Amino acid sequence: MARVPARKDKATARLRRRLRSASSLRDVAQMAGVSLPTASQALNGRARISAVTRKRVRDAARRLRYTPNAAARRLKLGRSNSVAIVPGLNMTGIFSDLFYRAVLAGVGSVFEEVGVRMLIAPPLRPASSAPPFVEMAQAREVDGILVAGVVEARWVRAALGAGIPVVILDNLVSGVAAPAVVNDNTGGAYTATRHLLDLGHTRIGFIGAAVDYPFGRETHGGFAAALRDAGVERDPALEALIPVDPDAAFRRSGELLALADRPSAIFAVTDKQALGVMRAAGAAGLSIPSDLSIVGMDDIELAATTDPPLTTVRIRKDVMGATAARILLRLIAGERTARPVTTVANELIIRGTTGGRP
Amino acid sequence: MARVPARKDKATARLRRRLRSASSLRDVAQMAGVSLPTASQALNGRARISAVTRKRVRDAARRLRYTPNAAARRLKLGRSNSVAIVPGLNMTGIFSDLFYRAVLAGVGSVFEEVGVRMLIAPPLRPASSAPPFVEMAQAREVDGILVAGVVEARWVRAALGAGIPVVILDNLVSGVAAPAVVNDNTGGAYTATRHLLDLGHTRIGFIGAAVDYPFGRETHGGFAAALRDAGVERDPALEALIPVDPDAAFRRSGELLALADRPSAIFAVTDKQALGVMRAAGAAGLSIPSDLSIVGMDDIELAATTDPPLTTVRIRKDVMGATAARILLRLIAGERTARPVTTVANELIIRGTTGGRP
DNA sequence: AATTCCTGTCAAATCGGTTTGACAAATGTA
DNA sequence: TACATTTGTCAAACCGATTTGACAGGAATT
Repeated sequence: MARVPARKDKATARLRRRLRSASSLRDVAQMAGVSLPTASQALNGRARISAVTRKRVRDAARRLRYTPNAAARRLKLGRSNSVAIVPGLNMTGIFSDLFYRAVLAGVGSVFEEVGVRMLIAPPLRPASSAPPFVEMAQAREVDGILVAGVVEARWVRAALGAGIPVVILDNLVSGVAAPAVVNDNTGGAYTATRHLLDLGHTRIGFIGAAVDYPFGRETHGGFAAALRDAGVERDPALEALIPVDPDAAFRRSGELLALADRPSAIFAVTDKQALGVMRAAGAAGLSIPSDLSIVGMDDIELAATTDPPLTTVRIRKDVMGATAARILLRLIAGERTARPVTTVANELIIRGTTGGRP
Repeated sequence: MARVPARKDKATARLRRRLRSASSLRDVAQMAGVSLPTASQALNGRARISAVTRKRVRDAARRLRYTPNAAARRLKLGRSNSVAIVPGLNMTGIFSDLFYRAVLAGVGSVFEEVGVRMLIAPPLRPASSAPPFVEMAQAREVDGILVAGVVEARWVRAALGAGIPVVILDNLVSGVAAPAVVNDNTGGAYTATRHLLDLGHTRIGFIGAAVDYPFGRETHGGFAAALRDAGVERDPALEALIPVDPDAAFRRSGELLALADRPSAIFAVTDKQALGVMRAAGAAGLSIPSDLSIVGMDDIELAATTDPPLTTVRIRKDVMGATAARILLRLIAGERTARPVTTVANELIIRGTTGGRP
């Protein structure tokens, strides 16, 4: 008697579930006339199940449109089969463009291939309390975390402390055991500058970024190294370290072009800045590339359709993203041999804005 | 005796977990000296728990850095507290720009506020087998699904059949019980055209999209309606229905501008096309807006920084996204009163490319 | 015929929580 | 003092899977 209400509850629960039309493994087992574990093993192929039973179970599963409940499987298996993608502190508002492409192209393709889900974590904000991705780690909501951009070391440590691996994309965080994947900014700037030098330019303007953070420092370093290696002396008057936006680049490069001994070529460390430089050249009545050569860096979509199309150093965001994703997968699988920093090389895309010295 | 091995297993399992440094509710209860359900209720506040016990449990939880296991909670509660974001068939490769902004700004802000996770589903591809989001629905991996763009009705039906609500963003799918949120393309085109008419233009060129899909039809309809309402006769020679890309717009608008009685204004249904029109104007030696007024539609980031800055009809993608997210949340909460289609109004942004008739 | 070895299936335990209902202790009422 | 109420805690059931180990029954071996 005591079991009757329980039975009844169970029955009504089942009915309710059927109405919501989600079939559980129990339903499959029942339809196939076997027990629940047998059904499980028949579908997963872990034990000695006879061919006829297996077929019966598979047919029942198909007929009921059975799909294993994700939460139940995760709980039992201890893995969530998903990773968090975290936009770093430097990501403007929502995801910045670089990140967007890297993540959704490169990262996405790798994770999709192996069936790992990607959770978009809320973008980081400077805050004293732990960002959501730390909680995700502690709740074992994800198996791994991919942070793109700037992130505080203590939060990375908190996530690692929960036993969840972290990979950092497009940034370096010192003092944490999280591998990083970065662009070779130094090499890219070197390549761009070298290209201009090879064309015969010696007065080369530099539209760079503030050197108080890595990107600015590295690109400036690459630029300087290329000049040094070529035996060309640097002229501080031709170097502008300014905010990364087209308007600032427009104004500042306009000043460079107004100099008595103006540069015959300009390297801008971002394509956005290069667009500003192109506008400044137009405003100064200079034609590209015959009067002024311009090289950008990034290879944004627009670069191919400017007039003339922009010569630039392509940052291979998809490769960066895919590399980071693969490293994270290896860490999740238990490997502990990841290199601390992986640098992705750039690619010079020669289009129409560069030519021989006038 | 029979229980001894079980006890031992339990103990080693606990030890292993502690080594991986994830503490469960059982650990918290033990440290607080209460039973497991008491600990649960103390933390969730569902039952009459004395203040001292509650404090003891809370302290223990804090000391152990306890975070409830996400999978366990989901399994028990039957909700995953997460939604899938699905890039539709028309999303180019990865997410197209419109979608990207709408989703990550508007959609994201709403879901973040209520603590709902966003899963990025793999982009849809034409295929005979069910796309991943259907499986997610059947596995109850998500509580709701937000599809952005084109999607086959049968897959939407499959997801709905699993009892998971679906909202469609930026597209209309007939014959399914999924609410849609779309831009008011007709009204936007009307507004843009009306703006030009108000400035005194009567020969207005139309750079539109193919009318065999909704966006093209609707924008053309809005354009035509504005002319009709103003009593201006349409001239088929001034209307170009072409692919949505800057180069096609450049070429085609160049032809319009070469006509003997060329238009004094052009409405391009996308900003990308408007950029092409601006280039064509420059190539034809026409100055903007004195010789030619131009209106675009979308308000892409670049629109504010062209020379002169582009007058355009802003598609409020963030509002679209937020609206879709809120509708989905209501459906998840069990409400069944959603309007089939929600249209989001546009906003005319008057910048520098429009002026009175020359 | 007795013994050993497979084979195929299933009962029970487990993952980590939440929730219901029972029960004991403390308090209030008659 | 006897009884009704309230209060605080916990045992047990449950969510939906996976996995271990036990147990029949049939085949192979001695």
